[in-house]
Amino acid sequence: MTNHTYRMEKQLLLLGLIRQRSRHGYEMVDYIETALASCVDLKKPTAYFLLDKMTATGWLTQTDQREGNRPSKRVYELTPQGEDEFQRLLQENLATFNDATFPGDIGVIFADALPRAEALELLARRRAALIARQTEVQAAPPHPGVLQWTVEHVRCHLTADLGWLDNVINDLSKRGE
Amino acid sequence: MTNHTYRMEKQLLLLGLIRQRSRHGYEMVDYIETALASCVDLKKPTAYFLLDKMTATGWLTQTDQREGNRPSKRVYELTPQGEDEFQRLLQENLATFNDATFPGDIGVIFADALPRAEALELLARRRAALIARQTEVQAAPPHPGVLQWTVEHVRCHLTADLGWLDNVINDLSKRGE
DNA sequence: TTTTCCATGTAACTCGTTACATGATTTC
DNA sequence: GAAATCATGTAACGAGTTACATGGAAAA
Repeated sequence: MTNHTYRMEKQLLLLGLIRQRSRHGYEMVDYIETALASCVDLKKPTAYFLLDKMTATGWLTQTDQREGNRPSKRVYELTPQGEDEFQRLLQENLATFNDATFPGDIGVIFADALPRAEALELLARRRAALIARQTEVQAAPPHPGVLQWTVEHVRCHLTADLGWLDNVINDLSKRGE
Repeated sequence: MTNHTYRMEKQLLLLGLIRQRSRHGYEMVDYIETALASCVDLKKPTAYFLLDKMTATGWLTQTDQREGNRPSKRVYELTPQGEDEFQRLLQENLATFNDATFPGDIGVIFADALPRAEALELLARRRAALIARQTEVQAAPPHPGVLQWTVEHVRCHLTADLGWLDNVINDLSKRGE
């Protein structure tokens, strides 16, 4: 019964946003890409597809609204079944721990295939990108309410990652001395 | 020219393993699933597909070997072009920083849709899963050579994640007091 | 003797993306 | 008048998975 795809998270997110107040697709995608990019990566076609699907399933209702002369919006609201599904997905999401994978480790594994100086220079570039991301996060204005948690999450993982990377760089530069 | 898909990592990994010594598909998939699961998630059909593709592209050569009465193995070796491609992919991988996404944060964002006690209980389950993973990593026998870095990476991210999660649980339980 | 392991593969499917199409409206 | 923004969608493709098929050999 439980549908263990990563699509779950995206559905949960859309349902949750609509649950807060009725919204239309464009608005949600925009919000997600700016404020929630650290949580999920949800593109327009996926969003529209999921909204259509969830409407067909009976979790959402559509209403076309046109304000002034703007293009008409397709505004969504939660049905009782939608609320049930939201609760189910929320419970599962809260109780589940997702562990990450680290594709960047593959390069580290084979680093000794390169001259040490070159490997260290490339890792220095990786480090610079990490730092850039870190200052970007640090510079971001404080997010309202619970959203601050997501910022905090990114921040703490970047710190951990930097510590690990510095260890790797250190070990590599000291090897064979 | 640069092909920015996540398939890159998988190709780099296969090329790197074959570069160390000639290997066959089954062997590599087995090794990846046991020793390198924290880096990439590579399933059999994907591996066989990529090995075929890279052979067709001219990065690998195949040789069928049969030891004793065992089913014959398709053993791969790197061509000069394969070595070039390996170098290219390795350089790109080492210089690139991948930031993670946290789908588990979505639940946290909507946690106040649940009675606080229930939310806390669900997060406690998530925490338990994290701890279980942590002890599993701690209990693992020391990995040889550079592989220890990947273990260390997982370990340090689990620690960071636990710290963050405890903060969330703490904040949530203290709210409105 | 049945199950597990070794070893390779294929077909169908799901998920998600990119790139495109449409059209009005506001801003430069 | 051109470009960016608001708003919705489709078609084609890419990546990867599950489930299946095959067949021999070793272990239980």
